[in-house]
Amino acid sequence: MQPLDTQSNQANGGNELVGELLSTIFPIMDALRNGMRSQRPADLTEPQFRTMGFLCHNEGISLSGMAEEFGLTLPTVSKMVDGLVKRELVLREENPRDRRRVTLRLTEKGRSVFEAAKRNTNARLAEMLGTLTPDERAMIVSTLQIMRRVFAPEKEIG
Amino acid sequence: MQPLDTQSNQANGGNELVGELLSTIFPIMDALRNGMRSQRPADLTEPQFRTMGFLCHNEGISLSGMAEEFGLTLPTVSKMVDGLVKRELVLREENPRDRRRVTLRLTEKGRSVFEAAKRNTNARLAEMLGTLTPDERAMIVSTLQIMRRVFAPEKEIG
DNA sequence: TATTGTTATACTCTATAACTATA
DNA sequence: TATAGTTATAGAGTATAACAATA
Repeated sequence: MQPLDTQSNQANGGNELVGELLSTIFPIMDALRNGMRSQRPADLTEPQFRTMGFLCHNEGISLSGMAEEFGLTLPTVSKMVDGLVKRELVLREENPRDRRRVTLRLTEKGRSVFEAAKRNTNARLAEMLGTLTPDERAMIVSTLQIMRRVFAPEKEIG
Repeated sequence: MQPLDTQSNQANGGNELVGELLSTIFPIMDALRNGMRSQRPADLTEPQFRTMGFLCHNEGISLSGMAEEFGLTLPTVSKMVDGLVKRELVLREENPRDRRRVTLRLTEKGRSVFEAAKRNTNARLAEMLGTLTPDERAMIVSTLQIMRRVFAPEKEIG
C-alpha cells in the first residue's frame, strides 16, 4: 500500500527491491480479497480459497498433509476445515487403512462455489490486467516465472 | 501456493495471467509473514506492519483517515489500534480542534519495533532476491512499476 | 442532523497446550 | 512410544449494529 520507507531501500542488490515489492503486492492482495468476497453468500476468505484450490488438485489429502503444505499447525487446518465442512463445501472422511487419518475432498457444492469464486477473482484481476499492452503482459509473465523460482522453487507451473 | 487451475486460464488477455499471479504472490506473502514474525517478542502481524508503516509516514492521521486509506471499517481500525496502543507501539491523542477526532502516531518504542521488523523482513526478502542476477532484478523493478500502475495507480513511488 | 469514534456481538484465522484414538 | 487429529483457550482481524460525543 505504501512505500513503507523508500529512502532506506536504495542500497544493495535485493534490498533495493523490497519496498517496491511490498507496495505492489499489498494492493494486489486487496484486489484479490475483494474478488473473493464479491458474490455473497457464496464468498470465500483468502485461506478458504487457497485451501479449496489445493483440494481441487489434491483430493484425498490428509489434514497433516495440508498443514505441512501450507506451513500451518494441525489445529489451525482442523478448525478451518471445520468451517468448510459446516458450510458443506468439504467432506471429512475416515481412511480405512489408517483410522487415525482423515481424508479431505470438495463436495459438489464446494467445487461449484470454488469455481464461482475463482471465476469472479479471475474476472476482476483479468479486467485490471487487461488494460495493459500485450508486451507488458508478456513481461509480467516472464517476471512472475523468475519470482516463482525464488519464492516457490518447488512449485513450477508445468 | 498452487496454480489453482492453470488449465482454465489460457484463454484471453489478462485472464491468462491470473493463475500465475496468484501462485506467485501467495508464496511471497508467506515469506513476508515469516519475516515479520521472526524476532519475537517484538514481532508484528501483516496488518500491524502495514498500519505502522503507514503511520511512519503519516503521523497525526485520524482513525477514519486510516480506515479510508486501508479500505476497512472504523470499528476494525479502532480495534486494531487498541492492540497497538496496549503494546505501547502507537499513541492515540485527542485533536483539540475537533474533539471527535483522534490523531495517531508511533511511540518511540513503536518506531524502533517497526524498524526492526522492517529490517528483518527486508533482509529475508532481500536475501532471496539476492540470488537473482542484476538483469533479473532490473526486470522485476520495471515489472513492479507496471503492476503498480494497474493495482495502486494513485500511489506511485516518487 | 451528520460525523467521529467506541462498544457489543459474531465469525474466521492463527497458535500452544492438553487430550483421545490409533498404530 | 509415536503419530493423527480434536478440544480448550486465547488473541488478532474482520464485519454489522447500536451507541455516545461532538460539530
